Amino acid sequence: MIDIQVLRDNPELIKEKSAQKQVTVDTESLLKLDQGKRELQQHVDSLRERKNEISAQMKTLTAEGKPDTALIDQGKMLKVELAEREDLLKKVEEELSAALRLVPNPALDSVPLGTTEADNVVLRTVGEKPQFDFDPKPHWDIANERGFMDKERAAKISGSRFVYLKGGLVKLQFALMQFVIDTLGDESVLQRLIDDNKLAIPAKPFTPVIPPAMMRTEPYIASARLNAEEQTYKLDRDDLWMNASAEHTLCTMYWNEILPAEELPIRYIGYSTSFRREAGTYGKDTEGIIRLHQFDKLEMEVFSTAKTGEDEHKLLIAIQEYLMQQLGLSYNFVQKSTADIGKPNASGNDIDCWFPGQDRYIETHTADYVTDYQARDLNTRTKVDGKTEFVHTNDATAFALSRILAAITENYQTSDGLVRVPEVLQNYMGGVKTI
RNA sequence: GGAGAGGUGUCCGAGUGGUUUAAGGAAAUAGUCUUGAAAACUAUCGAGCCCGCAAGGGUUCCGAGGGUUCGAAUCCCUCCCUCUCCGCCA
Repeated sequence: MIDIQVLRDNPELIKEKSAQKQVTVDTESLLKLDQGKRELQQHVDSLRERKNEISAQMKTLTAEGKPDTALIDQGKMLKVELAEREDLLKKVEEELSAALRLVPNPALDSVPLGTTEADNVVLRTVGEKPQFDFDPKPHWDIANERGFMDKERAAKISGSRFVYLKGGLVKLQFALMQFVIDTLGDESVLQRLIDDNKLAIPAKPFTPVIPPAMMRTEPYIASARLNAEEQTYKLDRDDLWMNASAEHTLCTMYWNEILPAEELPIRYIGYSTSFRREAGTYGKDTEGIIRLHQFDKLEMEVFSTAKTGEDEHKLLIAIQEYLMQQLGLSYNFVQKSTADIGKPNASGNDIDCWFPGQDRYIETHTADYVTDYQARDLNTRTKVDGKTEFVHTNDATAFALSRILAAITENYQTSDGLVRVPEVLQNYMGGVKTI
């Protein structure tokens, strides 16, 4: 949620910044709603003040043994009026916060303007595309031949976009997970990345977390990540949603809490199975394991002060690129435009990995800098020099495991239909060099 | 799922209808004392919202939401969570 104070001080800015994201914000009616709410609140406060006065008088009179029936009648009338005004205030408050939630987080000035995904900017291309002396296959051909995936039976049991993942790819996934957890727990690696990027933040390691995979409606809405119509599964009997990313149950972790400043930054590497309905994507990426209803993901989440939020964002990006380079995968590093960063994010980057078997780049990573937009609604705060302020949140993919498995399969395939294991993962695979 | 006990501020904890303006203690911060520290003493010490240039004032919050009452942390209802026992279960 945006800061209402910014809207009051500079409605034109909000209007303009929202337009950059193709969102039309009626600031006039928002401000009118806000004004009405404040007047109503003053009225309610003064009625409550009167209520407290009557109550205090009544107490004295009762103690003296001479209750005043006129005063009681006054209290009764006041009660009716107060109830009416309080109901109205509640309605107006709900209306205002619902309207405020529709206002997107203003993009940082460094974010390029755009109207479609096509306006994203490739900032750099890193790594060499592998060369083959044969026609590289898409990962599903290799995986099917090697018995690494079974989508037919998964469709029979669970429907489309599910998979039984088997054998070598499963072992590779566990190796990837170990590799990531070890890397993000290694302060010397973090320190090097911090120095290389000239960041003013500590090399505090990431704590691995397995968060809940379901969450209640209230925190999910506050997280600004609930995509109820298209993406998120709901368990109606229990008021629970299946999380669509570990990030969703991680960013909500300190809902309604004040974090001691000395505990910041808090860095987590979360592992969770992620569930997505993928409504509206019928016919897209139907083959292989690029787009599934269920996939496992390692996601980084950082809580920091406002001061270091942007540096944390840069660190997460540096980690993403380091991980990709360690795997020897070629990628485009993309600065997303205002059209594509998403409503809650102030800035965002993607990594699009090269998939030689499909002769195209596919998005495998995202890094989002959310500033205080999530924290305001989640009410996650910290104290800086005695002042309470909202924390800044950052989230970024470490590895979306199924997509990286697919990428490794395509990039590391051999002419005899095997898949070589990237060097950094071999130790986690008991020294095995191919699967 | 059944039976019972609970949920109060950073923490512990008192409070069963009206000076609760949430006691008391601990922790924390500052000061006094001290060569320094500890101890002791003194002071400060929750979070919102609204009005105000400010000083300050008003108001809300005792798990959440309703209700009763002139007045609710306190009484009633629903829900959530925690603990104990039973049942089921990886």
